[in-house]
Amino acid sequence: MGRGRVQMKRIENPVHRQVTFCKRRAGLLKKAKELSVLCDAEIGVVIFSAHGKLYELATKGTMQELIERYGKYTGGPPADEPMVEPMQDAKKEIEMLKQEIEILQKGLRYMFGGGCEYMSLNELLVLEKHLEIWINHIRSTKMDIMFQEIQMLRNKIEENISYTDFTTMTTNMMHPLTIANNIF
Amino acid sequence: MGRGRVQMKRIENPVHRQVTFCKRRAGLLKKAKELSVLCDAEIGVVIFSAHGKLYELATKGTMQELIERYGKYTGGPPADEPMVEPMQDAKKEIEMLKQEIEILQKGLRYMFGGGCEYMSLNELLVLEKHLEIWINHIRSTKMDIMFQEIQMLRNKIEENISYTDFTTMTTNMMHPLTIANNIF
DNA sequence: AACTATTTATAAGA
DNA sequence: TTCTTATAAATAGTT
Repeated sequence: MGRGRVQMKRIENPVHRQVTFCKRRAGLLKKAKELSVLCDAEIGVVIFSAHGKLYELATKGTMQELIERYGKYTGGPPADEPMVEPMQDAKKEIEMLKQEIEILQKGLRYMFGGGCEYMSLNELLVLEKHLEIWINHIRSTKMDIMFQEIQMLRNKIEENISYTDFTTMTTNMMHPLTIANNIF
Repeated sequence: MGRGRVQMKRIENPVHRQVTFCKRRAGLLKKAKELSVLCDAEIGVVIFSAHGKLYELATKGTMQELIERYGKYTGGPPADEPMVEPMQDAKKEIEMLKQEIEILQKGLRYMFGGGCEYMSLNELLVLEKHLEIWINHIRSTKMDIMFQEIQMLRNKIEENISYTDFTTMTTNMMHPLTIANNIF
């Protein structure tokens, strides 16, 4: 459209190129507006010139809204590099947790059903770990209770000492934890 | 450009509108490509039809890259928004799963009469015994599985032995349980 | 989808 | 840049 055919390749003459850029840019944006109005479409156009200057058009709402709509349409997570890694990590963690739940559920059935359900070696190992942690928790609770018991008994004895003259008692006292360690 | 002027307003006839949309959409995208090639510009076009269908063009790299460049140019970091939401979703799911695990663990504990925080020393001792029995049960099941595995492997080897003349093999064989006991 | 009469866009020149 | 104008392209209406 003009006085001569145009080769579909980069225009080498910079002046010529700049003029054509101005003209055709205006034409493109006009066409985009027209299409939007005539056919009730939402259109966004982004143009970066060779020198990096931005020209844009959004026919309905803002460009940001259009970009969000685009993101949703293309399937939510646009392949953003900063997102991919923590996202994959999170997905992995979710998988792990789901697997753990599976195992725990199996473990419950295993106990209720008297161990007749099949569990794989790996699942048994995970269940065993859970139980070991639990046992350790129980043992530490046991320890706390005994420690308190011992302290209480000592307090009672001290009350009695105030009546009797039994001063050597304190030197023979063991730390409660030492006593507990000797028991377990 | 056609046999009659066109009013710059929405075309009411749906068939007419659809045809025009197709033609002008193709034209717009062609113009965008041409401008990009002739003037060395990076151009993105996004078209949502009235019915919500997406048509797009990115003349260099991907639309995502263009959107990121746009985001940088306009100053704001829009790269955050598409990341934050699915990330928070994932974190929520992780929280949910962890809670579910908590519940399952509690469920396991209730089998033995409640959590150990409010249990007496005696009750804790009983619980510990139960758990030890359970762990032993699991370990023995683990053992069985490994025993079977070992037997299966031996059978495979024996099949091979029927071809070779390797009679001393059986005398050196350990009982699988012995092997297992050496492992654990 | 293909055809054409027109309109529109724009290349080159001023 | 902007205006002009010859001409190439796009496309509205038709088949």
